[in-house]
Amino acid sequence: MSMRKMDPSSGEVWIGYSLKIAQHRLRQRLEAELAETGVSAAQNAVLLAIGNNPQISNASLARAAFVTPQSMQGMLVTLERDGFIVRTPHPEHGRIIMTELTEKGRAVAQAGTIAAETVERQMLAGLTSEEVKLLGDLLRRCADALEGD
Amino acid sequence: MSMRKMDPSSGEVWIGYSLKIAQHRLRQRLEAELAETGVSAAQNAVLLAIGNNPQISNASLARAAFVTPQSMQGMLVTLERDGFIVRTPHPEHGRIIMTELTEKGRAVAQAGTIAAETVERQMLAGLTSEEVKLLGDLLRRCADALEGD
DNA sequence: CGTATATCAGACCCACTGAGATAT
DNA sequence: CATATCTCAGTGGGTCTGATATAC
Repeated sequence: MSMRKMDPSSGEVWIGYSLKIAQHRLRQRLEAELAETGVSAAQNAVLLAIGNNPQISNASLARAAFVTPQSMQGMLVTLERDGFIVRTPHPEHGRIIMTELTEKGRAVAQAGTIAAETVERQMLAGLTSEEVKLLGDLLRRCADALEGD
Repeated sequence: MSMRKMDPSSGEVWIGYSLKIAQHRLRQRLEAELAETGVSAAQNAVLLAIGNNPQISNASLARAAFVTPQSMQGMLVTLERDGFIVRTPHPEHGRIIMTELTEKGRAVAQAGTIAAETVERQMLAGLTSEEVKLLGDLLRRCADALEGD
């Protein structure tokens, strides 16, 4: 049974669909690459963010990822349970919990960086460096245009 | 507590991150727009696909969305439970189940089309039509480059 | 027999809302 | 008091793997 494509409109372009598919495939490829490490693509992103921002709080991580603190909390609980991070209370600032990578977490983050680079390189293989730059610029402008919730 | 950004690398561009954020915000905006209809962004995409491909099978829908038949099956069960679609066995082709929109499903799909167009228009508001075309082209080339699983 | 389809069962991730406790 | 943080509890969507039954 053939179909015209998932694209809901016949004539229009529907960037949103292309965006969804590109991101969907990128995630699938990255998860395949990360299979050995035992972390998902989303977990890997959080580990990399923590690696680059030691002692970051849950609330800050949530803001950076544009999700609720509760959602990020769930991810951190899992990552701590599995030994990728440790969370210690801030010595002077009562409520804040500082998150840091364990040795295991650092190793996975390093592998995850390589995996992310590998997949990204594959995705961009057919583009010139000018086009890559342009794509990044366009995507950021799109995201900015949607900022106002 | 400030942070340098979720972007894991300092120097590089990391298109994957921009891609994720743009798609994430697009979905959030669309779900806000769809709130009245009672369907999620993903469910809306499936309804639009069915509307444009009447009597489509579960397997075909799954292929179009690049997910497993089991994943799509779960979505169809929910959509049928909620009265958006009906599924009837193919009269001559034993195993195949034909999926179609109900009246309710058609109404939601219509509203969903408008919602998707609204959000897409907002996202692309700051781009020229040339840039929109270019963005679509670049995204499709990125998706194609990731095809080989 | 081999391929395609549908479906059930189980698991997990990840996002949300709501509510509450604590610290500045 | 107001604001920010962390946390618990519940819900639901969406994806996967594995196994099974049926049809072509």
